[in-house]
Amino acid sequence: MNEEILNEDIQIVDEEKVLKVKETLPNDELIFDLAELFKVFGDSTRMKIICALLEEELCVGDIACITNSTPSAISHQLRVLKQSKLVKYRKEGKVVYYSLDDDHVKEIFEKGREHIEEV
Amino acid sequence: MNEEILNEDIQIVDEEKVLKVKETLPNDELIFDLAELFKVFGDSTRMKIICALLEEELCVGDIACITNSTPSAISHQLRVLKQSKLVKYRKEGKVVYYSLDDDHVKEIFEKGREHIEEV
DNA sequence: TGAATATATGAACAATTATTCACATATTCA
DNA sequence: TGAATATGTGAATAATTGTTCATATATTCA
Repeated sequence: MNEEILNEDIQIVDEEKVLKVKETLPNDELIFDLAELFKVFGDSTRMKIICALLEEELCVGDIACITNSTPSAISHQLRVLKQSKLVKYRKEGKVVYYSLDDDHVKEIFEKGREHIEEV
Repeated sequence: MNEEILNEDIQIVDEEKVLKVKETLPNDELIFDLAELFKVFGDSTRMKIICALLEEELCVGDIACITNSTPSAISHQLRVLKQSKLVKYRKEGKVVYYSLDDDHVKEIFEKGREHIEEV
């Protein structure tokens, strides 16, 4: 039974601990999704967009101006943020306004800042 | 004065809003550091390591076993986690035990999970 | 309708990065 | 001391990804 769970090629120091942790580990899909989510936060341009949207609902062009980027680059990044359900948008004529989708973004941002500022 | 702050090449929709957000934006260094921090969470292997260490202090070999990876790959990734002050370690003979450095890791992890599971 | 403007998008390029492999270092113990 | 074991590390490779550029789409308004 343990042969199926444990990797035979590696010397295990504490087999009991290893089996216990293997059992309590979240499934691969959740781990993958979590990594994908944090990857979205892991880019300076997107982080800047998030910071800006923490203050105000903003349109693509104004975000580009604020972040010293181009509307095209921002549009690409907003798509990534949209796909992760971190931002939502509303259309008003030619202009598309983006805003943060829920409070998790702010909470994750704040926890990150706490860690940075504590070190 | 506004000429220095605003990017002239982009049409601004709401100048007042743009200037206000530009002023309240965190400085580039903090934004960069935050992105670098979340980048560390943005990899499946590192996320698995973090999940494992949420349960138990573990040595390199056992982490490799748990994550179906090699000690070398894990060692490389632990270096990244160490540099971000997310894990700490203690040496016991040949064996090096790693554990999470502070509660921020767990908090960031939990906030991420909340977001995933709400969608 | 047609010009002007805001945003979106596909392809290409450059840069970053995770893993592998070989090997180095450190520690134990016979 | 020397073999065995655990971990660390540098270089190379493969894969991922952010930005740019050209262009497409959508909307307004004269």
